[in-house]
Amino acid sequence: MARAATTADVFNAIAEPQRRRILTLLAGGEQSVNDIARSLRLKQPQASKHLGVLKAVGLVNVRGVGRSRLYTMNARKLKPVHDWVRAFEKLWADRLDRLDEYLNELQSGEIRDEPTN
Amino acid sequence: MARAATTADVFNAIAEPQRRRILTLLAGGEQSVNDIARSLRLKQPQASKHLGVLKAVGLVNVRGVGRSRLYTMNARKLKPVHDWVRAFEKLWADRLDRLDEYLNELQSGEIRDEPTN
DNA sequence: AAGTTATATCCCCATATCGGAATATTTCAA
DNA sequence: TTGAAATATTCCGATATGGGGATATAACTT
Repeated sequence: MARAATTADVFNAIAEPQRRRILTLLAGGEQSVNDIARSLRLKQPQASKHLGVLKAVGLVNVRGVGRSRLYTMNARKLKPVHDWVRAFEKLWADRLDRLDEYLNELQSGEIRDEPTN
Repeated sequence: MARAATTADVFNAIAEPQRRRILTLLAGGEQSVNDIARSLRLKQPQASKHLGVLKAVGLVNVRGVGRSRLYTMNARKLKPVHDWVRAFEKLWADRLDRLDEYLNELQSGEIRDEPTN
């Protein structure tokens, strides 16, 4: 088997940085393909393709108006991701775990000045 | 350019279902490769490979004990994902948006009995 | 030293990617 | 009808994937 298609699920769809940028932009409201492409400095075909992937997994909805296609975000589809990640939140929330992680990183010698993220 | 490497960042690393299963398992505590492989019914090499990816993005830490290698989760690395997704939470949290989404789906004719997720 | 257990690594391969570039399609305008 | 504007689609190519299978490496045991 090869890597799962980007359209396989939301997790794969949002693995792409450009697509995350598109979603962030759309969170601000409906946008046409050209608007998106210009805002994010993407070429029109790439914008269309990324939107196609997002549409395939249901993260966006389209509405045709004249010759424009207006895309809207369907944020709800991110809920599974939110739920999955949130389950781990407690593991980094308290101080004991931060100390623990700090020690781990110290030990693996990967302490630089990078954000802990 | 091709698709970004799975080791490019956490978003790509967790796009793989098996790797998410591994993380979920590790959230319960330290586990050896064999334990993980057996628990998740993976073959040892695949388990090692997936752990390699998770290690590469810092989602897990390793500790060698005898001939075993014990993996621990480093949940903190999920924070960027959590933060990114959480920013959209308000978009699906209130009822108005649910109604809006419902209408959108109705209009695109994709209403079946699938979970809204 | 020889055998065994626990992991990691290597090779193979079918598959999908993402960007670029060109072109097709749809819709409005003159 | 002809042209232009807005999108979508197609073909290309380099690249990494993930599972299978075999094997290498490391560490403990007797």
